[in-house]
Amino acid sequence: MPERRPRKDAVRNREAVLSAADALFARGESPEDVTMADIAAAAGVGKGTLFRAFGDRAGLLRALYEARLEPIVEAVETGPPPLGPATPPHQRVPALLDAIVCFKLDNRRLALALEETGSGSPYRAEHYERWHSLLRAVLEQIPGLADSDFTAHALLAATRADLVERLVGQEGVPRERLRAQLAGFVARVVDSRPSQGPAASN
Amino acid sequence: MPERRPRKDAVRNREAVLSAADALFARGESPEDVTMADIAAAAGVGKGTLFRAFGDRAGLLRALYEARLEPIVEAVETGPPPLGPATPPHQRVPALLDAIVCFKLDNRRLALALEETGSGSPYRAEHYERWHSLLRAVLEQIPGLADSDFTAHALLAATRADLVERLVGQEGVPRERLRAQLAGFVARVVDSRPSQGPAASN
DNA sequence: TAGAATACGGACCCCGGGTCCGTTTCGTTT
DNA sequence: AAACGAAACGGACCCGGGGTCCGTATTCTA
Repeated sequence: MPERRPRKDAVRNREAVLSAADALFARGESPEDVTMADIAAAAGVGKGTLFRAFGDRAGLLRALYEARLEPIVEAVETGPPPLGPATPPHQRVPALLDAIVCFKLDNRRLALALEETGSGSPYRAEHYERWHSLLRAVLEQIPGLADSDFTAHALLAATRADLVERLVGQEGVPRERLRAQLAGFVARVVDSRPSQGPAASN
Repeated sequence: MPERRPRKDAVRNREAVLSAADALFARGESPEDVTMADIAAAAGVGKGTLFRAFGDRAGLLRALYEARLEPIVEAVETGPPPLGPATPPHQRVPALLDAIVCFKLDNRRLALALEETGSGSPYRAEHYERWHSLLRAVLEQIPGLADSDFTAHALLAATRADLVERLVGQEGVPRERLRAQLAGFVARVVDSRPSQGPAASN
């Protein structure tokens, strides 16, 4: 019985921190000047508590992110089409990317904060692996599509938080337009036939 | 004449700092633990000097980056095909992206450091604007390609430093293979014909 | 209800970016 | 060549934020 369930105040505080952080990130401003101390204060909790519960800044961000992501993950893994596993590949790929970009639109600050924090890139985050391997697997089932591994990376790169932030936050591209553009891009990648054009030979 | 040319020791030191930083970043290790103090020490210079010359960390990185980038910029702006302005669009696009990815391959650490430092994303860096607007302009000349603005962003996203770093540094993808994969991806985007698939209507 | 186990919290440490200013070097002027 | 003002030097210093430590408070167990 090495499993000892946590104390009640521990879970209460954990909850408090999570929602406080959530609120702070949502409240405009760039994520890098939401400090750990701020979060602790907003949650009515000491810094020690905060770090014990989440390890470090990245850990907290990750926890927040995963929590928000959960419904989508579920929809993808066990839900109905067009996100669920029963969807035919050439339809599921755009659906997946649309879901991802919508998620980033709804959680801009948070996603941004996560991609900025610790190790900078999202490529260390565990959830990236999941998206990538899933997308890769689905792409693989589309005939005539080589390099599904790289293609998955490249498509995911088009949904990166800072790009979304730039387009929506700074250039003022409306949400639906961004979705449409991404959809168009994905379609060009996925639906393209070899074409007779001068194919790259090396 | 408000233009007063700088003193001799100033330029000498600037040079020293630049090459010291260059060396330090080249010397393996992740860029975030090359500190400003390290660079100053390696250049045999005080921190004050370093900050006076470049403003801040981002400024130094940018200066290094621009210096390295210069030959490529020139090749693009005034050089012969396939990079120069005389190249037909559907050939120039892959050439541009190949040049960019090669550059990032040759300057992995530096590019990484730049994209990580200050404001995180490359989207604040001035050179990104240049690449993007150029690529956008070239894409615009390709018939049947809508959303050239977004497409330019998405293609550039596929060459981002941290992605390159991951593929080459961690997954061990060889240089030529990465180039080929990128070329393939670009070709799918650029050479694709509308296809009969369900086009996005909004 | 006593005692051990666990969590709390904020003072504290560390480290890195950035600043300040007394000192030094440069270049110009007579 | 000497001297003087301007510009640059450099390292001690400041500041802010992430992360730690440990005496104290709370919760669980017997």
